[in-house]
Amino acid sequence: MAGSRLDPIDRKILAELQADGRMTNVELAKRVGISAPPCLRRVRTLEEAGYIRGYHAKVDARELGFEVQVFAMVGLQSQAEADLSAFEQRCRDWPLVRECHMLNGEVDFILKCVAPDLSTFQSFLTEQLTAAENVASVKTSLVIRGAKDEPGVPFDVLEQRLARSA
Amino acid sequence: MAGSRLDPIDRKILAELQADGRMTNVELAKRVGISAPPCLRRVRTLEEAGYIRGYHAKVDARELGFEVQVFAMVGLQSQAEADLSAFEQRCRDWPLVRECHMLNGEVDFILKCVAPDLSTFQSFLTEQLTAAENVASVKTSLVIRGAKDEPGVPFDVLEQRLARSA
DNA sequence: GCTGAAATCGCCTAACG
DNA sequence: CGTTAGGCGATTTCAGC
Repeated sequence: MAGSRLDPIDRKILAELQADGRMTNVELAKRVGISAPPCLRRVRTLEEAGYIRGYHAKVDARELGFEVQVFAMVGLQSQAEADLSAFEQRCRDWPLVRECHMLNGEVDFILKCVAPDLSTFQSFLTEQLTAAENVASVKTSLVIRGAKDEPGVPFDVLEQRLARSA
Repeated sequence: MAGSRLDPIDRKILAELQADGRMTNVELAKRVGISAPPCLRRVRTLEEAGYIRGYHAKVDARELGFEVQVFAMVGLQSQAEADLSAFEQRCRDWPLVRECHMLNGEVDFILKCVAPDLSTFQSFLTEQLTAAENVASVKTSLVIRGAKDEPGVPFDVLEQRLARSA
């Protein structure tokens, strides 16, 4: 299984940095039970190996003036690989689209979008997304309220799993 | 509008920390064009005002052994506020559920879930989610591949908007 | 009120055992 | 992986705009 190339200290490092990405290295070292220099070496290794894809401040979208969050389900006319890739590239170019995932089932993609207000989103929806080449159908759902928004993965589930298979 | 209580330097700070949450304060100060002490004070103020909700390392779920990502659309039997809140609380308690958003339209909630493998997710789906009180329907879609996953908000959209209204 | 400058303190990060 | 040590950043203090 992937993840077993990491020892318990590496996993603890990842869990701690997922919970607080701005923690100092000495604090991190203290928490994982080693001294600072090897801790920093591990962090660099984890970054270079791709386990850590970056560090980001989580900003409050609503407080910043992005009042609208929308999930959009998109169906395409052609599911040929070239057409799928072309649509994905468009999503990467649209700043209002924050996430784009290809799905199984009847709908082809789910998009998470954010916008300052409804009219901005509706302009994007009608003039860009629905109007884009190869787009067959778009169904949107407004987020009424957010109940949970945890970044990353549940490390405790991983630990339980590793303990069971040991 | 919210966001206009922030001056251009504050917005630049937020944008920079969203892009790189581990940037040192002196580097941040250099980028936004002020010296380090006032820059640090602004960051603390933004944190306390709730504009910054935290800092998180973005870990690679698949490389860590979480091979399965699923979006689940959940319909409830009762949409009374007490029942909505009860379901939201359940979602907060389930570690496999990373996000839970209440939606308008026919479906009540969308959940983003992550799991080490399909059987773990299916156990959760049948034994926990579908079996939970007040849950009327659950439709799940597996993520085949991810095309875009940008955290946060598009600051350039915000700046364009502010420039237009000035 | 704000910023910037200086000084102290603590952390980062090499090199070596 | 730990220890040491030198340089740099973080953070407080204080003065100036």
